[in-house]
Amino acid sequence: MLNLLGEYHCRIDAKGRVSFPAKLRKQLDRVLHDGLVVNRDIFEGCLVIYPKPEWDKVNAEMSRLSRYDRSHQLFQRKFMKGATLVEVDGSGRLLVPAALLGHAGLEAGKAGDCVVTGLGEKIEVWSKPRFEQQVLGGEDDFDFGALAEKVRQDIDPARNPNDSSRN
Amino acid sequence: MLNLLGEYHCRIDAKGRVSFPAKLRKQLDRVLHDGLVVNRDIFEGCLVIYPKPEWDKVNAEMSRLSRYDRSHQLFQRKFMKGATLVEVDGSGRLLVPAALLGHAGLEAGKAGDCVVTGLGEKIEVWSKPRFEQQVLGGEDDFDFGALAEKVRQDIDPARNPNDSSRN
DNA sequence: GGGCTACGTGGGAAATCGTGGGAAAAAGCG
DNA sequence: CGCTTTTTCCCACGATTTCCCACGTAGCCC
Repeated sequence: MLNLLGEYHCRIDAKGRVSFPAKLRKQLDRVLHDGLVVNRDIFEGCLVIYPKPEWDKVNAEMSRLSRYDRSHQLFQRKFMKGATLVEVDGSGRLLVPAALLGHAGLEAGKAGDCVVTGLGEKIEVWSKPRFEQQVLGGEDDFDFGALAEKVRQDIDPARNPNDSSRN
Repeated sequence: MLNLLGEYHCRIDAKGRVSFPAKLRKQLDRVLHDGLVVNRDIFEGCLVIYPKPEWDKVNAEMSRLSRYDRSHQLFQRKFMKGATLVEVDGSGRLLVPAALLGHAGLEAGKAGDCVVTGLGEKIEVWSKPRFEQQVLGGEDDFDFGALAEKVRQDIDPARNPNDSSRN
């Protein structure tokens, strides 16, 4: 299983190329030649990068959706829209489509600073100011303890399987 | 398995020709010479493009409908009306029938901007304004979490097979 | 501490892509 | 049957993209 780690900050140049940290490249080693899939994050104003094999899992789940169910189609569209296969160029950079840059608060055609973080099976890309505000900042009024408790219950194996009594 | 990806902004010219992005053409590579089937989306004001092999699957599903059930016939008629086999021309453009353009909010005989997105096994074509409103916009009041949960239950392998008690 | 390797950054040239227009063929009409 | 209109096909130019090379810097090893 992939276990991507680390927080790197790097630059996007005027052509929309993200210098992809060499240390992340090394972690990806085996899967990098298959390419990466970049997409907008569903909840936050940042980008998500999946190694292709990881995205294939997502795609396999999507293919089980019904063509004739409106909510399924809506879900698929909201989730997959904009997802793009990208490859690292000869100098180890990713060319991120201009349409996606906007979602991360990065102006296309203008160089800027960004933060790239490994998160297990995926990678997130933030604009530097947003990362500092939304991820690093706001820690004071944010009840991390309560969130942790909720998540703990959600992923507890003793409670989860076939448990549809929730909601 | 087909895994169409990417979001592309392109133009329809005055003749109703959609410039089909080269990157999508490359992804279709193997199936492009069989042609594509354009159709109205069932639920939304956009167009759907299926590679011919994918359309064949749709067709197979349709053939399971009953000839003697009026609602089945009605559904089939609604769904399939307007579906058209199209091919890309020498400069990589699709000639979309004028009757279908209207359904996507694109005026025939007038140039306009549109968005073409790969969605796994199919491709959607939106007019630019509609795409921004319906697909990109409305993220704030849109409860993606709830939708995801519903869909998750629908396709949950532990619940799904032969389970017709839902709905 | 010095040299070397590797990484990040920028820019430029070549190939490719998109767009428009026009000519030829087909279809429709008088 | 010939003329007009529509459609289809093809070519060419401008813009964009992609690939590649070269330089400055930083980190690492000896």
